[in-house]
Amino acid sequence: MNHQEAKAKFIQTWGTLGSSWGISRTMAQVHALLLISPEAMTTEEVMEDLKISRGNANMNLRDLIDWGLVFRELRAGERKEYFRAEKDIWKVAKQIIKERRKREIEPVLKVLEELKNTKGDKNDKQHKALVEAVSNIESVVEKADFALERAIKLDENALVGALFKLFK
Amino acid sequence: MNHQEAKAKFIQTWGTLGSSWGISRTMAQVHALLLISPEAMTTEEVMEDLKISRGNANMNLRDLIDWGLVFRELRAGERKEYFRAEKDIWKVAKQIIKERRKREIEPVLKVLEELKNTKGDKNDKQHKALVEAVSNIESVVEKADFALERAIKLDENALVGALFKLFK
DNA sequence: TTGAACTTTCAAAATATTTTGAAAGTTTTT
DNA sequence: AAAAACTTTCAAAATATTTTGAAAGTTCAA
Repeated sequence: MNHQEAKAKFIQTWGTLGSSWGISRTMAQVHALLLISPEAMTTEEVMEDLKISRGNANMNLRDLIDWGLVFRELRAGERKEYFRAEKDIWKVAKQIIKERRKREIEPVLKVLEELKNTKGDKNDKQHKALVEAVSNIESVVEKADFALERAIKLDENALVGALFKLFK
Repeated sequence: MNHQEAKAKFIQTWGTLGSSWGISRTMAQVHALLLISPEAMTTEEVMEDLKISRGNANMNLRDLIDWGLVFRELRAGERKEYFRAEKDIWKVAKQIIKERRKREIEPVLKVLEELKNTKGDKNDKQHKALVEAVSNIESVVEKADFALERAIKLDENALVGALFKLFK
């Protein structure tokens, strides 16, 4: 497998993964392309490389910026914009989780809170089951938040430890 | 908000959440319906409740069984099947993660492993960047696996602790 | 062996999502 | 002020996904 093939495979694999997780295939592909690009790329280059239209390239780059995964770069004396992806995958993962929590989980939590407070007959099995499910979901979200916090702290501590070693 | 409204809202919220995470809206809705149903339900009841066709109900129930989230229940003297969802949301979450890892992450890891081993010019910036990205992704997956393990152990310890208290 | 009571399948139809490309918008240079 | 060099928008077209429903399949009782 030469570089071109490997690159194509990486991009298409990332696209499939994104698409199975509810992210537009093309957005994931643009992200993949930028992740493995040593230099910032222009809209033109992204279009060319992925064979997509200008509108499509533009929208997806914009979305990636909104997701905090890609940054706009301007160069002195040039009018066109360059795009560079955050390369630290751990940062990328944290950012994706943060955004998805904000966009997709938090609105659900708001609804769940409302549902928990609906006045229902305490003898109504159906309603008891619903309130029970809602509370359980909330507690699992808390567990997940906690686990994520722990993972982040663990990582930070590992970093501090590594730095400390360097100077001891 | 009465029970019917709360139920409808729960189902539609769960459907939207599923759909934004790459799970078919209807499968998520069927799951939601069963999650809050104190009794096991028949295909007929699911069709009725969600206003979906027999084919659709059948396929989604089947998929939920494949995902390990719903169980088939047979009753003596009855020919039709009943479906009951796993109600322990923490178990549900673990099961979903396990399945998604198997179905969607593992195939990607296999590809990444291939990509890492492609012989590329070590002086080729492009190829170096690709291999770098691939290695980084692999290491983040490892971190995530580890974090999940830790979260599961933490939960198990909490359980043991609670039991212990009961008997001390 | 037939028929009743179910479940499963899948091609066609319906629906939802994504993509295109050209027009409109913006900013800078001449 | 006009033109050049870009970016953005969005309605229509293309594509992908989901849903339907009727036919086929299965299982069991009579």
